Amino acid sequence: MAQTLRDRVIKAAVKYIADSGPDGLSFRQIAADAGVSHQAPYHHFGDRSAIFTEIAREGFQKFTEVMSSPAHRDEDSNLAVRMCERYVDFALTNKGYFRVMFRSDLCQMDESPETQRAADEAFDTLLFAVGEILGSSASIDEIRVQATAMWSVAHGLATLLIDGPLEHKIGKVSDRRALVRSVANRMIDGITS
Amino acid sequence: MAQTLRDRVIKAAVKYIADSGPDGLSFRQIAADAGVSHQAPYHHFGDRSAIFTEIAREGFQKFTEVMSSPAHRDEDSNLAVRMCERYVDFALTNKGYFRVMFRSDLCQMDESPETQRAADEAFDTLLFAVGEILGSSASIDEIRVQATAMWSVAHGLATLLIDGPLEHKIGKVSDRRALVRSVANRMIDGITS
DNA sequence: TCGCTTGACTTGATAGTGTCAAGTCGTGGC
DNA sequence: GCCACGACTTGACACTATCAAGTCAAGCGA
Repeated sequence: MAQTLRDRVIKAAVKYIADSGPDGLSFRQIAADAGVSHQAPYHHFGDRSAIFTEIAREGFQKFTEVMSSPAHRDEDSNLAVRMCERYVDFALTNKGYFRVMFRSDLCQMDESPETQRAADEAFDTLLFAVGEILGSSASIDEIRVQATAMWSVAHGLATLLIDGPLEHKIGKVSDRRALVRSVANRMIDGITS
Repeated sequence: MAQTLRDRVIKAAVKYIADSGPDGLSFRQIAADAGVSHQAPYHHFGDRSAIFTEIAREGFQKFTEVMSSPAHRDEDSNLAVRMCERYVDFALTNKGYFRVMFRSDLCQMDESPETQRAADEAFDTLLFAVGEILGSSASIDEIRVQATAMWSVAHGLATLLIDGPLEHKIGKVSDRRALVRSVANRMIDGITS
């Protein structure tokens, strides 16, 4: 069935960002590719930054879905490790979204309550998961610090793998997933002990 | 004494990136601010991406200096924690460099062996420090995984603080440095145990 | 001193960009 | 039949990077 122009524009933008990053993204090019006039996309998104804000919103929504979906019981690894793995997996399979979600210079959260809410929800999902891992004895502050710690590990790994020199450095590590798991394991030992 | 135009251009670019990110950076604006023609900067940097590559090179060089400088003996915290603190400190006080260093889409490492070498040196500094922390019994592979883990934590924290929503989320945490330390501590417990 | 190169620029032109402002055009409701 | 409205188009503007061709002073060998 027919996709709306709005959907097509977003899809093309996400694809471009995944391939080449957000910097060189051209509205005019996307419009031309879609076979519409250069101004058509602006009817759906007020200006350039609005599309990034919308992509971020969708990204956080997807992210929340992925992170809060129930785990398979037969997975053997620890819950926290699985969270890290999912985070990195999400980032790598959704580069186009991920590259935008955490760029406050690109998308103006303060002008989009929806995106702000989606981001809040994503963080709450993390908080909730960490709370479950730590158990009921942990204080709110404790949970917050631990969530930040977990978030940092996963986020650092993801960004270094996507845009950083990590892949170049550890090129010899044949199995990327194994690296993520071993790094996460080491971290989590520290967190949950 | 008189700074060269090249130096002035880099300085202006780094300042701009620190304030507003790399995206909107305009060579023409920088040239105008420096009181030279719009084409003058291109005499020193072949094209737009070349200046980013050069900024990254200087950034990695500064980074290596900071990370490899001898620690004050009177610092009470653990060596690994101090490394994390330095990393985040470096990122926050050198936003203009940091925002570019880990953006493989901006600076073309493959066309600049100097930048590549500076990045390699930076990573080697990390490897060396982790090797020292772990002691002589650790295998190379072990060190590599631990270094990646430490790098991820520090890098994740730094990027989340600079461009991400972390500041907004944990706004209530009054002392940022304390947060870094407590997060790092938790991590490091896992690493070195 | 003459001629020549070379580095550090300037000037001019071109294609591509986001964005403002004004159209057009078909569909739905009254 | 009319009108409003959403979804576009057309045209213009200022701004951008980049190519190509100048200028112009400093340095240098003959």
